[in-house]
Amino acid sequence: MKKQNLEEFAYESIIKLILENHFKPGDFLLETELSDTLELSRTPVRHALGQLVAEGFLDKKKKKGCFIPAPTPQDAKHVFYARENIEYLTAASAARYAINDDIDSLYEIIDREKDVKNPRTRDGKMAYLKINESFHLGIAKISQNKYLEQYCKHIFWRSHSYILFFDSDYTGLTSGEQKVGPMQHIEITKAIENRNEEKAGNLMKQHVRSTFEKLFIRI
Amino acid sequence: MKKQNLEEFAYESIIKLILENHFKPGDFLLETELSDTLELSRTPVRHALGQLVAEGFLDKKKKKGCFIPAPTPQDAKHVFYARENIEYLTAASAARYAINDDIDSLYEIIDREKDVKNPRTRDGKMAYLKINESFHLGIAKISQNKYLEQYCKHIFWRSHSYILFFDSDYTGLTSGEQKVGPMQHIEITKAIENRNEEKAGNLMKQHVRSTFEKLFIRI
DNA sequence: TATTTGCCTAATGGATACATTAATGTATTA
DNA sequence: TAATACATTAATGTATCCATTAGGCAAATA
Repeated sequence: MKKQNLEEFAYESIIKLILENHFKPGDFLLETELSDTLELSRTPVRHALGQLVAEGFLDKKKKKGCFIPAPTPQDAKHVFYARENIEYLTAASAARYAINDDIDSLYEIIDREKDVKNPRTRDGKMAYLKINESFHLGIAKISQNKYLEQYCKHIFWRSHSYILFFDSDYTGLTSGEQKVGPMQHIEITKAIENRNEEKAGNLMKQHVRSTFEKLFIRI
Repeated sequence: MKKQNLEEFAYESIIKLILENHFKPGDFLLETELSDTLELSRTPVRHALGQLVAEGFLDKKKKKGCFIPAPTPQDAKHVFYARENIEYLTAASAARYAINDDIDSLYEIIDREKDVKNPRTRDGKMAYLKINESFHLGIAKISQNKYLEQYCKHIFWRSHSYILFFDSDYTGLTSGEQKVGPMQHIEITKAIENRNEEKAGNLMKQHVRSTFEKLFIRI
C-alpha cells in the first residue's frame, strides 16, 4: 500500500484491520500498538482513530482509548432499520436522477456479481461483499445527494460489520445470496431504469430487510 | 468555558466561532490562528478540525487547510431534502417509542419557545434557534435509534448554517416563525402523543419543507 | 505581453519528548 | 479477612520541533 499520506494510510489500514477481524468487539485499539504494527508514529494513527470515532465506527473512553463497539441484537435492529430507510431514499432518488450510463454501470456490477467463483471460500465471500458494496454505494452515488450518500456509506459499513461478525464461518449467507442477491439487485435496477421511484425504494427496503432477517436468525 | 479536555474545548470553541459567524464560507480555519486565539497548542486544534472534517462540517484541501464549505442553492436543496426525509423517520419513530415523559418534555420546549422575547434582536433570534434545535433533536432522541439521531443532528446543523447565513439580518424568518413554528411544533407533538407515526412523520416533513421554502426565496 | 521557471513562505504533515491520569496492583491497618 | 491508601504503570493528552509542500511572486525568456 502506498504511503504518501500517512494519515490516510493509517485510516485505511485500521479499517482494513477491523474488516479482517483482527479485533473482536470490546477490544481497545491502542495508539502505540497500531503505530508499532503500521510502522509510523502515533500522530497519524491518533488522527485516524479520531476520524473513526467522529464517524461513529469506534467508541471512545477518555484517557483509555478507542474500542470496537459491542454488537448487540438491539443495535443490529437499529442499524438495519436505519439502513433500510436510508437506502429506500437513495434508491428512490437514484430512480429520479439516473442517466443511461448509471444504469449500465449497475448492470455491469450485477454481471460481475454472477461471476464470483467459490462463494463458500473466504476469498469468494470477500469478493462478493466487495461487489455488493459497489452496488449499494453505486446507487447512493447516483442519488445525487451527497448527504444521503454519506449516511448510506456509514450505515452500510456498519451493517457489514454485523455480516462479517455473525457470518464468520463463511458458509450460510453467501450460498443463499449467490442467487437471491443478484436477483433482487436486478429487480431494483429495473425499477430504477423505469424511473419508478417508489418501486425502486420499496424493493431496496425489502432487499435490505431480507438480508437482516437471514442474519438475525443467528443472533 | 472549562478546559479540562483541550481537544473538546477546541472542538466546541470552533463550532461556537462558526455559529457566531466569525468566518464566512470559503474562509480557511488556520490551525496556527485558532491555536493562537484559543490559547493552546496546535495539537488539540488540529484534532478538533479533523473531527469537524470527518463529520462533514468542514471541507479540507490537502496541505492547505480546512474551510467552511460554500453554500449553494443546489447544496441547500440537498441538505433540506435529506433533512425532511431523515426527520420524517425520526418523528415517525418517536411516535412509536415516546413515553409520557418524552411528550411532556416536548411541550415544555414549546412553552419556552412561546416565551422568547424580542425575536427580532440577535439575542432573541439565537435563543429561538437554540430552542428550535432542542425540539428537533429532542424528537431524534426519542426515536431511540442512535444512527437516525446522529444523521439528524448532522443534517440539522448543516441546515442551520443556511438559516444563519441567509438570514443574517435577523428579520424575516423569525417574525413569521414566531407564530408558525410553535404552531407546527404543537401539531407534530400531538401526532406523536397520539402514536400516529405516519402523521407525525408527514407533519415534520411539511414543517421542514416550509422552513426551506421560506428560506429559499432569498437564495 | 504572455508564459515559464524557480525561489520563498506560510501553512500543514509528522515525530518525539513530556505531562497527566485511569486502572491496577500492593502494602498497611483495623 | 476486608478495606483503605499509596505506588506503579501503561496508556492517552499535549507541546514543540522538524519536514514537506501548495501557492504566490518575481525574474527570465520568448
